[in-house]
Amino acid sequence: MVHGVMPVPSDPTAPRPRLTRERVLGCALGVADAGGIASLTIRSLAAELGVKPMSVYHHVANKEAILDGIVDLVFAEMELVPHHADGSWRDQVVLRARATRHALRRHPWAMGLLESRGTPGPATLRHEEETIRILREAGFSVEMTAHASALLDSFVCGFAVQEAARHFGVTSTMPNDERGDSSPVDPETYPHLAEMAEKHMLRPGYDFGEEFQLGLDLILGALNRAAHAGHLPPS
Amino acid sequence: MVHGVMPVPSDPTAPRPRLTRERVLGCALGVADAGGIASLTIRSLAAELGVKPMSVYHHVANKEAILDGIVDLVFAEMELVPHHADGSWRDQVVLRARATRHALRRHPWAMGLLESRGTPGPATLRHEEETIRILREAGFSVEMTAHASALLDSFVCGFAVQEAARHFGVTSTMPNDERGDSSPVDPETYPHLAEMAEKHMLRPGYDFGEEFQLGLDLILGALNRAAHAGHLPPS
DNA sequence: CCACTCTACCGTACTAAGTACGAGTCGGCT
DNA sequence: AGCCGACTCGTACTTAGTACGGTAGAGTGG
Repeated sequence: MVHGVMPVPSDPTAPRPRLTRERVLGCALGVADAGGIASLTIRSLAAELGVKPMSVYHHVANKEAILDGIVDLVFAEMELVPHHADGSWRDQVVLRARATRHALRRHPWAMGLLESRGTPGPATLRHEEETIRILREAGFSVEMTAHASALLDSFVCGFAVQEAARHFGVTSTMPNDERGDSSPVDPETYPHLAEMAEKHMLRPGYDFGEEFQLGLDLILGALNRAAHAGHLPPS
Repeated sequence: MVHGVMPVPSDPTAPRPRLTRERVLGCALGVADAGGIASLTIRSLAAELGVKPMSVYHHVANKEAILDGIVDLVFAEMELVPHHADGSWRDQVVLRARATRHALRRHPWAMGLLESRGTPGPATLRHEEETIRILREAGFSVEMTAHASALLDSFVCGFAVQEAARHFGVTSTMPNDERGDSSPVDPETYPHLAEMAEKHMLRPGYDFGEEFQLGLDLILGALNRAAHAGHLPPS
């Protein structure tokens, strides 16, 4: 044998460029995206990396650390938008909100993990810092910034949850043309839900995602008004 | 022996009143609340029920069904508020939003489960039906109802996520009086976040929960205005 | 050039958890 | 009495996390 060390070197140049924490976390994110968070196991991850399970433990403490890591990777993904410091605060908030939503859409499991993780990673903190910075530098008071960021974060996170859990009820495209009585949404039991589904969602051009911009605009308009009034008016 | 069947009948009246699906799910909810969703295993559940693991499988198909079941139980908990059909639509929405938030606060793991569950249970559907009913009967158009419910649900869900994942950064009450450089929030790196923490949160009387009513009021005010205008104005 | 050692990787094996399979148990009904 | 169906459980297989110790190869000082 000329270089008889690697068992089956399909490519002489190392097909395994060495394991690092970054490679482990990046691959973990890929596995979670591909097959859902439940499919991310130490063994599946190791297989994807081309190593044996116990090898990953030299780069992460345990699976919890991996979950913390990929959640922070998702937040890091949100930072890739240009800062656009020249735009108005509304434009800046909209840009960040869109980036956040898109990242959470690419990784629907991320919101589900947030609850279990106690300590946020650096990217997560930078994300919060940035939101607060935009509002503060726009002239919002400390209190108003707290209210605004809580409201905006809640909306963006909640929207992501809705999108992740989105279920399409009613008969929809399912080929049960003969009265599916076990249909998810029974018009008898849930008349308004059925009406909403029939007359609005389920329509050819309907896209739930458009509700994001609508809701965001409404919140921003109200925040703008509240900021000018110096408080949060009752109506 | 008088009734020599039960091996160790510490109490002659059956200490195990028979297993039912309701008892299984109710107990599962209790276990999840007590020790977190991760502590809910078939074995821990069986132990709590006073039976052997395999016994629960005669009342639920598998663990997935248990998770579906307790999520629906949480939604069922939200229905316990009086309907107050005589109040204004705003009052009705506020009442329901508060009930939703409180239920999600009692069961912080619920939001994390939503993502994985594809098919909503009956209580979940009733919950959505009720929200839509309130808005429709208040005179909202179908489109406007869709926008409003998406916005409201997003806010309430998102707020619940924030509360569940709430972390208290900065040095706070931790006794690291000698420059905790590994402190969760470093004022050098996150100046605005640190300012926000120091000057607003972390204050004696601060309660993040109050942001809920504030945000809800702001959204409702904006919805009210948008409904009167017949559309969603840009500001 | 040779130990010595540190780093990265891996083999083995233990534990916990989900659950398939089939057997035992018990109350009621024919 | 004998059968039946609903309920419970014992056993055991499988997957997953990971503790523990081994090993190989790259340095490093003598």
